Amino acid sequence: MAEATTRERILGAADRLFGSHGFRGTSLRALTREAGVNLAAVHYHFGSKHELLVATLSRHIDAINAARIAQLDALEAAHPNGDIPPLDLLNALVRPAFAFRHASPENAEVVQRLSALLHSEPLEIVHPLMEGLFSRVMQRFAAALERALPDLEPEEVYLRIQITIGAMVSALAGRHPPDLADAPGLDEEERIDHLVHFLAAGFSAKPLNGADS
Amino acid sequence: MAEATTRERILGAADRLFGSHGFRGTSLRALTREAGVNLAAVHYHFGSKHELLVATLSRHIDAINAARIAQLDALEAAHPNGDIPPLDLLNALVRPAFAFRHASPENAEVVQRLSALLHSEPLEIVHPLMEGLFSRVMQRFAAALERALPDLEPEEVYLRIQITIGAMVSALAGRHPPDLADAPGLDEEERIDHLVHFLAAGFSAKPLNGADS
DNA sequence: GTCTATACACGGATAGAC
DNA sequence: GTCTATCCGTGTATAGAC
Repeated sequence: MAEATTRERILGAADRLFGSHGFRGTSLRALTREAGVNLAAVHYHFGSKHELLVATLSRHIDAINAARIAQLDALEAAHPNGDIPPLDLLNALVRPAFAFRHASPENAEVVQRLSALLHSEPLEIVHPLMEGLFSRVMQRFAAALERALPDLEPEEVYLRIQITIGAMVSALAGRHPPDLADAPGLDEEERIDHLVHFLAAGFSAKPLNGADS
Repeated sequence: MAEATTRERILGAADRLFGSHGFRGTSLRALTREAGVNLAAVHYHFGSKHELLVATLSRHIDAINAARIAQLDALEAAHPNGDIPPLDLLNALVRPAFAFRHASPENAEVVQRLSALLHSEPLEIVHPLMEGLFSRVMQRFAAALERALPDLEPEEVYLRIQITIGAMVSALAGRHPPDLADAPGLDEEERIDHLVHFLAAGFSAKPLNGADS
């Protein structure tokens, strides 16, 4: 386990420490000590602490997105005429993120901190970054959802996808509002079922048209 | 405008600089220079940079929550028997946040950075903080929604509120996913209408019951 | 009670030797 | 590619003036 390229050792330590102590709570000195490499190696291989985090997140997010695309491909193959049930599309979009989190518990927190870091940076920096990570996946799903819901204007489909993403990240991040009562009640699996159920109902709502042509 | 107590000058500068440059991007030295006060004044009045942000956010969030409570009071007064339409409850919950943002454009970004900062801190710190800021409001709305949707288990109501909050913050923060196409299309007002419409449909979905007693 | 000046320890970053 | 030494900005703490 001690044998690995310097770059990989850094990425491994980043997974562990960013996940457990957060981004701000992890100093490069502690990280490089954990990795058994020199302090300056981070800057040589990644350029900055920030870009190291981006690289860390990209690894995981790319894996999640690959699973999404795979499921979408399977759905489109199973429905050659294009009428994929919206519920199936939502499952393909939402569940890979939770599956990943469940598969690799220590890396789960890394993903959780994504939105935090991104939102704490200026929008001019964040936006192109998200673009690079997500745009291809989202455009695939947008196209599929437009076909599945032909009554909706494209703008409305886009907006509903944004709402879906927001609800999903907040569910991924854990409880957003304070614990309403103790209410454990639902385990993770049930929570996902309910989430997708809720989103499917919202997505299937009839169009809300003002004065449109 | 230059006349104000030191504490107020600091809070004003915090609104401007946290809003425009973010939390991490604002040093206490820049902030105190903008405010025209001494560096140590922040520590004296607030204890730390972190607590200064908490104070800044609390000011705004408390105002938003007061508006929510006022609207909920009005709804409950208008429906003494307790059957408030869920759509009305969602409007009372969601719209004050956007109204505030629209009223005070430069402070809008301050609120946007809330979740960012909170999520970048350890959960043990974040959780009690959110508890103090939101729990009273959320419990009021949870109770009202439980009465309005008696078919749902309380746990399911709680979960749907969490989903709602997540969708709302992401909508408040701007586009979460990359700009799907250029798609301006919808202005802010329409986006809010669509958001509430979507959430109302999700909230009114029939219960999703597994094997329950 | 308030505010100022100053000191400290730590962070990320960089230059340059090897 | 790797490492050492160093720089400068940062949040924080404190001693003491008003």
